Amino acid sequence: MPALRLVDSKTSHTQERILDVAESLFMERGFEATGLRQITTEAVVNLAAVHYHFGSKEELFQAVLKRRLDPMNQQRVELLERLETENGELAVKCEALIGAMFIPALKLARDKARGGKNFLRLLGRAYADPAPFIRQFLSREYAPMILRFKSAFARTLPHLPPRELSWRLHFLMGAMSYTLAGTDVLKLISELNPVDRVSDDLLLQRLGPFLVAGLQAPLVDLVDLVDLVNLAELSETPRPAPTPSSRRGRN
Amino acid sequence: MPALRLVDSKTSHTQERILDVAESLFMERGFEATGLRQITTEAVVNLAAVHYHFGSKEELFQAVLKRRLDPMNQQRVELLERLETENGELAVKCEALIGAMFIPALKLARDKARGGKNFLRLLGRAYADPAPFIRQFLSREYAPMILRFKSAFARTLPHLPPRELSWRLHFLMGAMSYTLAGTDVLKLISELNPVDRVSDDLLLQRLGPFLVAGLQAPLVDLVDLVDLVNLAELSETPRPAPTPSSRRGRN
DNA sequence: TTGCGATTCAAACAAACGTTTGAATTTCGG
DNA sequence: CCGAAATTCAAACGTTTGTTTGAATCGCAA
Repeated sequence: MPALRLVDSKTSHTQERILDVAESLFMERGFEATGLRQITTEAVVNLAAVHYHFGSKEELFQAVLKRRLDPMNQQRVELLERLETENGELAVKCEALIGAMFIPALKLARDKARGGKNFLRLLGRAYADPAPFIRQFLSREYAPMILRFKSAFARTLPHLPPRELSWRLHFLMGAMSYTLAGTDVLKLISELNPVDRVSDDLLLQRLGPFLVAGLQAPLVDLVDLVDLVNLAELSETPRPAPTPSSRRGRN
Repeated sequence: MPALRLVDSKTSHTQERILDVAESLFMERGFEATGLRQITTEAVVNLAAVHYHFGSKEELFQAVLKRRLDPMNQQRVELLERLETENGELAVKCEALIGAMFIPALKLARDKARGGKNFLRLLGRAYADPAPFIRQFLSREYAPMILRFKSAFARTLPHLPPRELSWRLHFLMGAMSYTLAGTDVLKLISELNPVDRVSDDLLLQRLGPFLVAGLQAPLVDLVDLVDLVNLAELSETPRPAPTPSSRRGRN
């Protein structure tokens, strides 16, 4: 039967099915723990299709990330540029810069149709992954956008030394990633009085002030903490007996 | 030759060798990517020893984490209790509370003899891991200490609603974990002007003010951001042609 | 020294892994 | 409608995975 032209779509429908299922499974189980056979089976696609379309498992993983990351970071710098042209000579305020970074990620998280909130969790996992090919990929993917924002922050926080600004942006990325990734450390903090599934805009209204205040924090202080370090130095508890025995034996 | 009594130590030296090597390899490659054979070979130990002493690969992983986490969290609450008795009726200040959480982790990171800085990176990776056995383990391991600190923070920040406090502690944990884990997002932020390998105490002096300011941030504001959201809503770029073809073909 | 539990050992288990191959099939311009 | 390119397919490749087994060896009390 040679008939059956124009089934339903034009380009290789297979690629998208693979990407969708791969994204979903990578989210749930992680990169190493997800087998190609699980992906191809669930996508109703031949096993070899992955290597045909993407080349390898690693390249598939990169394609999965790239599909969502590229538009997100592109939106971020678009927002930033719009803010800058609107403000003319004036430096864009901290709150707005944070919003420009946060909102595109939020929109991605909101898109329940594809990936939804869990994609950012996959991203958070990728951040902490030691695999060189992941680190290099993320570095390549994020560098332009981050450098762009860094100079914008430097303009609106001129009193901060560049190195201090680097650190604070690091802290900012940490808090933001953790929030977006939604690793259930949150559930850990308030396991008994569980946090309501807050709306995304409300989430930004909580995170925003926290980050703005952190970025604008005074420079020095914290000298009292040296005492605390020494305090901790002295504690050095006399080993509460870690019970090296009492382990499983089979007989 | 039955001789050779008292080789060097008493209890099963094997367990420790396994734990040490496992920790090192789990740090470098992650849980899934590390094989038991790599561990046992590098530790000069029989393959079956892992199952004999620990039961399974998963239980070994938990033992690796537990060995460092238990003392760290114990130190944290010890410091907290010392601070509280010192202050009597007075609530312990934010800076001191943050220090009490940060310093034991710092001391762990400083211990280059065993694990060193990279252990916290393994921990950060575990935070983002979706594997149920890891999530349950971390929850079990952290819950008491976190609840303890939460009530301490609530005492020194009485104006914060409990729910708001939960969120801010979440942000705090995010920034702190990211910093301690040292995932090279840091290198990402300042790839050209690389951050000097800062001393640990100096690191705390940078993170501390950031977090204190964040925790004490005013409550509302950020209403201007609603405009930004709408701004982003309108952008919705008309697809810059993702070039679905131009992919590898073998012939 | 005898004997018994704790530990170590070499070997094998089935299952799953990522990747490759070469032939069948579909697609579509000329 | 033909033929070349693009795509799909079933099958097998050689490794590696975590785990199990049963015998050999060790450490030490009786």
